Amino acid sequence: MSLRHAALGLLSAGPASGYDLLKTFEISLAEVWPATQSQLYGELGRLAKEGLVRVVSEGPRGRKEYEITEEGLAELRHWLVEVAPNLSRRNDMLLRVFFLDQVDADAARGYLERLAQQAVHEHDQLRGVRESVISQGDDALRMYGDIALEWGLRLTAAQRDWAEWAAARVAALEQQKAGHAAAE
Amino acid sequence: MSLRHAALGLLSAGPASGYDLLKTFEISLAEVWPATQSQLYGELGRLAKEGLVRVVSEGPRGRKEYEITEEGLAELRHWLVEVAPNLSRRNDMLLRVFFLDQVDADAARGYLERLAQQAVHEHDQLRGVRESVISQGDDALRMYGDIALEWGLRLTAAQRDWAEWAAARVAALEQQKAGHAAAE
DNA sequence: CAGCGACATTCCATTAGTGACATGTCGAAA
DNA sequence: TTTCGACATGTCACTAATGGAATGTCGCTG
Repeated sequence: MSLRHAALGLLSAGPASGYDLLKTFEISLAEVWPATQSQLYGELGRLAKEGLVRVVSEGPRGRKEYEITEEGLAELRHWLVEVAPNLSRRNDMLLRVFFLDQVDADAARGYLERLAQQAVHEHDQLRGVRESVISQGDDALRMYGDIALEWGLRLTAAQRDWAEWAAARVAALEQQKAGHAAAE
Repeated sequence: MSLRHAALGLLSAGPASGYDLLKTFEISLAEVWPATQSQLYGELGRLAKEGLVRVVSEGPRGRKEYEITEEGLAELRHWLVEVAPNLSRRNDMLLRVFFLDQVDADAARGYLERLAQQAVHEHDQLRGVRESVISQGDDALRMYGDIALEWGLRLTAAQRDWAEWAAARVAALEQQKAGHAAAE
């Protein structure tokens, strides 16, 4: 149930409408905690009913500006440091690896090589983001964004290395088997 | 919708009952694709109805032994190499990092240090698994299990390094601020 | 042979997440 | 001035996942 905390977190930076938050979810938070409108608007309603956020003003087009309340802030801080992060570990990519013996070595190697390429691509994109962000200053405010970005960079680098290593292992086994076959 | 593929994957290694599969989900697949009984039994029923698996025998206690069919195997192979892995990117731990500026530097540092400790712990556990597995031979059959294990080892190592680095950065900023305060 | 623990399945209520549709308003540009 | 795209919210149907309860059987051990 972290969508609510994501919403609270965004509102902790200042009041915003559901529409505003949605934009942030699509842009900044898409890689970490994607959300659809239906979910977000629903959650905002619930948060308001529970008093963790409050409607501060109604703008044009029925726009409702939400503000985080003291209770909301308390809940956010509580969640941040006192609630154990549940490492939601579902990993489609890794699940496939377990069953890769169901396809031939060529296909398996292809899969792993594609993973490596994807990792390189994502890594490059993140580097691009860092370049574009590095120009505008204020170290203190940007720190946690930087730290998150660094996580992405390290993860994609590790993923690339691993996938390349794995592809090489599969290739080595392929070779070995080919050798055996030739020797018979 | 990968639960079905996880089930198919497990059944590709040989017939088993829902109960058997559940054990595997709890033990081997828990870190990659957890599943509850309600989900698994439901999915097995659906898979059977669609002809991807088949009940081969009914044992004592109403036990139903499922076997993967040709269609099931085809679907599994298709999924393995032709369907784009959706990197399910929801990450509770990283989401918190974005909002860590809502707590003081000490608490933030504490959070990151705990992450590092957890990563070390998980890394050690995985090393234990590797040690216990390394004794029984057959390189070829174990390869993909090894590759998956290696992923875990590399990921936890990277996570530890990152968390330590991040904690140090937060500490550095803390120092810097303390210096500023003293200078005033 | 009594009883218990492992085996084994089914069902249900609830929450989280997806995707699409419906509805309407405002502001700027052609 | 009309019209179009961005703004803005709400709702619905559906699937995936969680967690727990209910129900019963088999096989071993005291």
